[in-house]
Amino acid sequence: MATARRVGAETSKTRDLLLDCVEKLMSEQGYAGVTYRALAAKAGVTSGLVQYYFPTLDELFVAAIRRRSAQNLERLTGALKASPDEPLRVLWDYSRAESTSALTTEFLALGNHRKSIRSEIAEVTEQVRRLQLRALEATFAKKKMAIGDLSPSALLFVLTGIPKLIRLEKGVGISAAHTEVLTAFEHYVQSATPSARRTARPKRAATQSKKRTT
Amino acid sequence: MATARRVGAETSKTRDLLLDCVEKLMSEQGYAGVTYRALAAKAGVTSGLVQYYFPTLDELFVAAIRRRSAQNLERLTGALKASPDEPLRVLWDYSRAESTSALTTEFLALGNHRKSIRSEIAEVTEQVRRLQLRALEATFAKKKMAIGDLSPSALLFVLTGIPKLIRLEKGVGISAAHTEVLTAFEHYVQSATPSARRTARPKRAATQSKKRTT
DNA sequence: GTCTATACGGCGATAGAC
DNA sequence: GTCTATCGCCGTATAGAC
Repeated sequence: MATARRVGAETSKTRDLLLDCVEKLMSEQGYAGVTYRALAAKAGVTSGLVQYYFPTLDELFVAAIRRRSAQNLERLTGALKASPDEPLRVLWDYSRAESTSALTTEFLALGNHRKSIRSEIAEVTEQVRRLQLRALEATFAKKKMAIGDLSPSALLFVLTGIPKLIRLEKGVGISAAHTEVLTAFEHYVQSATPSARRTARPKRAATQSKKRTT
Repeated sequence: MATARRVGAETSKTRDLLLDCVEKLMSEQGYAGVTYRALAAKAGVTSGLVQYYFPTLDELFVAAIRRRSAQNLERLTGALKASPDEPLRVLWDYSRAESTSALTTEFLALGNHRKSIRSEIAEVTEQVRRLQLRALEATFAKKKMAIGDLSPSALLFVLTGIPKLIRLEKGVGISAAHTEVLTAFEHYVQSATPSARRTARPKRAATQSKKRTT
């Protein structure tokens, strides 16, 4: 085997710019819209330079997943800390949020079609899930919880999965039953929230810290 | 404008063979694995011939969706007719079945990335949904049903969506909470089934008719 | 109506020059 | 760090043989 291929440094400003453009392209056109040439055009560089930082498209996607997941994890942790008594509310809002959901769902679909990305998306998903489950169990102990006697982990799966499914269907133009499902779960979350603030909830403050993992 | 492009007849045996191979390729490698050249190799013909029947890949996918959906609809209709008193059971089993789920989920992902296919997959999905909802409402009337006071259409969404979600996650190697969710819903379906046969259910007979829409 | 041959531009990826 | 040249595979289009 010959000398290893040269790769750009992870601290590069260009690299970070490229990852920004990757997210934009994915949001606009899905992962299939992410090509070396399209990305290069969007960032105003040559496609050769893109390949200098990301030798294969898989490495590009993995880098994008890693950066975005770190931000999501940070945001979730902060939100859970800010409202430690109502994890259900936090988890539900988090799962519904555009900033989480759009790219996460796209990544999930991507993982289903790119072998080398599977382990990456599986890992970050399970990491988030563990954090969520710990928060849920801390408050609700081991007891069963409303919605059809679901265990905490089962409830967690349904609660975080529903928004993903809705996004997937919306992506092809299906809208039937979506608002009904959403309001039903909204009511459930509302009713399971501590009585301290049972009245109409104020608009949540932006818990999103714009920090980057440079 | 010149003379219209010539296209193979829908009654062609070759065409049907090609669609069989499309399903195989999609199951094995996802929709990204479906290329003219790969499909031609699998079917033992030239890629030019594939294009004779399907001028663009989008038309190929639409044809595959249409054929498979017709079969699914037929199978679902038959199962509902065979057990008109327990639609919940039928819907749950139908949604979990490999033959439905694998390709349907793949089609959903496909629709999210191919504009021209969206309307097709949305249409057949909503058609199935209407049929399912009618069956559900016929038995349960308008009353709310167990699982967190969900309306029939909301319950339907959750019940049929959960298996899709699980399949999507399994596709990337995630398995956490899956069996728990599955058994929880299984118990719910079991409990909501008429008392006539509350005991352990016999293995369901193969309701799948192998008929084709030639 | 069925099928083959050939060509074109865009793609991911590699090797190497500046 | 940056960029060019090149390769083989892709979808697609077209002209024409049986």
